[in-house]
Amino acid sequence: MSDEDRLSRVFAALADPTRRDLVARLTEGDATVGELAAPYAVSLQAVSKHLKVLEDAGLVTRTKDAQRRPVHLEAEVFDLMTRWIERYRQRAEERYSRLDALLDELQDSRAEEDAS
Amino acid sequence: MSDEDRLSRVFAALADPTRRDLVARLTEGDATVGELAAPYAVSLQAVSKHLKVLEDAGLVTRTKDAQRRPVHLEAEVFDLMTRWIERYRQRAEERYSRLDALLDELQDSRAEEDAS
DNA sequence: AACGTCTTCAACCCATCGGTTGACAATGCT
DNA sequence: AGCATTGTCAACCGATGGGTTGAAGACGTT
Repeated sequence: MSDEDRLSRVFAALADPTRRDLVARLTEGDATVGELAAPYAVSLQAVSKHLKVLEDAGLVTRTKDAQRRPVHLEAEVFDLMTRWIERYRQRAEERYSRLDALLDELQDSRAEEDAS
Repeated sequence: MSDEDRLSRVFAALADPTRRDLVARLTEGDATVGELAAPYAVSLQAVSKHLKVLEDAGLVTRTKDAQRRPVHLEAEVFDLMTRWIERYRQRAEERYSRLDALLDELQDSRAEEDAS
């Protein structure tokens, strides 16, 4: 799967508040589907689906422990997002500083004109 | 609008490859709808819709210049995402380091047993 | 006033999403 | 073997999302 593809899935996965909440809770430690589902009003199946989305995005892995399926957060995927965000944030900020520099120059040359 | 809400919109906005591409291009500088739409196979109206989604997410602002609507990237919203990501990445990493420490301890105590 | 340019609005289509319920698969416990 | 526990699969439903086309709005130009 391409990075583009992965990025789409990761962003889409985190667009849902319930899934963001699941990720948040998983930073506290691994948990089973039942444990994760308990706090929510929705059915267990719905949570199971959410977990599948997170898994397909690579944010989470599910192992086997008898009937249980402990869910584990894969923090590395965050890096992909961070890299994307930082790349464009940087570009944008560079552009602004160039703009600032330009405005400064403009102001300087005007000050010179005023002085002359 | 709550941060939760804003986060959902931002993540959802960036889940689409076309919209990510638009953001990327806007780091090069402001552009009109027509300019932004030109490279894509889709209709201008479709791009206009994408821009509305980006605007509602706060990633972009649109000003007025006669018939044109120059689009401008608002880099600050990236911070909201970065904060969210970093918060949970940190938590996850802290947990891993605690786990590592625990495993180290375990290994040490075993080594002691082996030695005795 | 009439026309061309740039953009949005509105209605529609189809695919996807988040949710439901019901059935079933897999495993532990007696 | 039989039952309870844990979780997934499948089919369905209403809402949303990305796309289309056609019309209209908002300007500058002549």
